Amino acid sequence: MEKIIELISDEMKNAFEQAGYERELGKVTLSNRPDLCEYQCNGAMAGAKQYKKAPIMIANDVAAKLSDSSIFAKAEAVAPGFLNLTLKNEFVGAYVKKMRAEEKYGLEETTKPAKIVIDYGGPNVAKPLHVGHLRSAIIGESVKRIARYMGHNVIGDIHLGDWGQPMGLIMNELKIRKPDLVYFDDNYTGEYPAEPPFTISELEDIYPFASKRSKEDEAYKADAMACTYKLQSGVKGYRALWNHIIAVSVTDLKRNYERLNVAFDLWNGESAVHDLIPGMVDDMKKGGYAYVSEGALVVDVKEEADTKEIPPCMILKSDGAALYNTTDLATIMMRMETEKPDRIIYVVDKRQELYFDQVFRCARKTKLVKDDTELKFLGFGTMNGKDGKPFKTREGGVMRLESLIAEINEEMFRKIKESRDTSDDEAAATAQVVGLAALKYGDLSNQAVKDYIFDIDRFTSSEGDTGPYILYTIVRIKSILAKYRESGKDVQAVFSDIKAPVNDSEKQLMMQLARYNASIEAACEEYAPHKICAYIYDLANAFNHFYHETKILTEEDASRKAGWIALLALTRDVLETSIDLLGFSAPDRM
RNA sequence: GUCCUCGUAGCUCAGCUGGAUAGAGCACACGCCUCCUAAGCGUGGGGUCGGAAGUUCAAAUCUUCUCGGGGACGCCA
Repeated sequence: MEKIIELISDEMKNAFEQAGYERELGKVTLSNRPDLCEYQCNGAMAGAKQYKKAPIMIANDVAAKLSDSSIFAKAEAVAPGFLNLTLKNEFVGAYVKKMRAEEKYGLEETTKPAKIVIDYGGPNVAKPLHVGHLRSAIIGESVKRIARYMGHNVIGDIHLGDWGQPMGLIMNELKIRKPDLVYFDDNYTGEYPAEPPFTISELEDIYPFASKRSKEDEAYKADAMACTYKLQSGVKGYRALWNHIIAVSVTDLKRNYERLNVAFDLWNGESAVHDLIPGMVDDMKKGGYAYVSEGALVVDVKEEADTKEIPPCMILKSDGAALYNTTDLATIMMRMETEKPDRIIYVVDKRQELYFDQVFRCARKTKLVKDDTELKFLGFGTMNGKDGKPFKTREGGVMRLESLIAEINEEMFRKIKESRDTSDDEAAATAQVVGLAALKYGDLSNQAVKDYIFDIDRFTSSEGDTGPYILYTIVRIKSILAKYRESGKDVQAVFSDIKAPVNDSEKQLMMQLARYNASIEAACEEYAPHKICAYIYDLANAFNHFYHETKILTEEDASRKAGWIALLALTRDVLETSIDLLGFSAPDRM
């Protein structure tokens, strides 16, 4: 359905037109002086010059046309030329009642559905997830859900790091630790075992060990590189072993991402495009795009309009080896063939902006993508500790994601036990749900591009702009609805009983609900989950204010009570749908 | 050196397609549970929006310069 701001603007534009002024001057915005009015229009001042008239005269002319408006209870012209607007209660009530009847509470899906691939997550196999992987997962997941909700066809691709030097390091070290494995026997011709010859914890132990040693030991490093080569050139045993590494690692990654309520549609890795690289490189040479510079194969990506130096995009290193640019470009090529996306969004650290700019330009220049394929870089800032520096453990190391989550859950558990008498089991289960909300809301409520400070005390607090506060509000509503049901009434029966508001806090709540479709749409267009956070925070505030002023269950007027129950149910639905778009959920009790 | 980005209350952040007294939260000081979860609600103090100039009837918002933090700048990603 049409956004409430548009209905209001249309009414105002009509008035401008009727009064003999340009229609577009009637644009209405949310009031920045809530003490004076609910919405405002500044068009009279913008039009003063054009019509050579004092703004207040224009405003008066327009206000006169609105005296019998079905939308405005009050439309007054105020010096120097503001039009201050107050909505009719009936109008607000009717709008919200209509929202209730719609599947997506008044949100209209996009009229131009696009096929979108979102590249996020980006973990490496055989390495545990750490806090550096957190933002990509959280933001990417939310952006994916929002776009999908808006009606786009969205594919989430994890883009696994599963192919380069790390694989050789692991295999080489494995060869040293378990030399008798059949995978290393070049003369072995039988079937390889189905069971992997290692566990995930062994794997996670091997990589850092091998990585460290390779930096100190040249011969060791050479052996590892030989292993990488054997893998990449398709030696059977190495391929089989590699499959085990991937399988064990992916199982573990899936478990960890699941805990974060993050899910990918595609688990492709760099390995998936390995075979495409030679052909792609050939095409770039044949097309006259790629040439040798300083020993390396590069494609120029400078453009006329550039104000800065853009170095060429490197396709092959001077030793002939592929690098990340190569796999990223080949991945674009593969996606264009298989998914045929209209848009590819990369949710990665903002420091990679220049790098991706080069890759995008190169992809465009070499015709890997169509002219109208949109390549979007969605960069995010660093998660910092309280000292403003990149987040570290107390010992100064990189914190594992599991540890971070455990720490939050512990804190949540403590808070639950403090405030309520519940069993340890229930408290632990609730702590997980609320903890995830604390973590994700803490991240998403900031603009993605900015660095932010991770503060466990602040994020887990139920005071202020936090996940737990939002969840607490939902739980309160659920509790009232549950009690209503217990009294033998049916919430569903009063589903659409919403009426015009009878007091100010109810009206405020309704007007906030009415902004739902505009908020979600803006969040989608701008890839800005933080706008949803801001919206639901305002909504939760509006509800809690209403809650304190209104005794709902003890209301004697049955019709009025039914209207409130319907309003509460709508508020709950809007809040729960919104947090689902952010990637977390609410418990029934907390 | 070049380019990008950020600088708003003691702290953490909104607002930035220009509009009336710059908003939240935390912290601080008060007040509110015979009543639907007080993990809540309300009241109060606190800011020359880093600085300067310009455009405009109107600038936190646009332009230029400047200071400060962070970042990027061909064989890492």
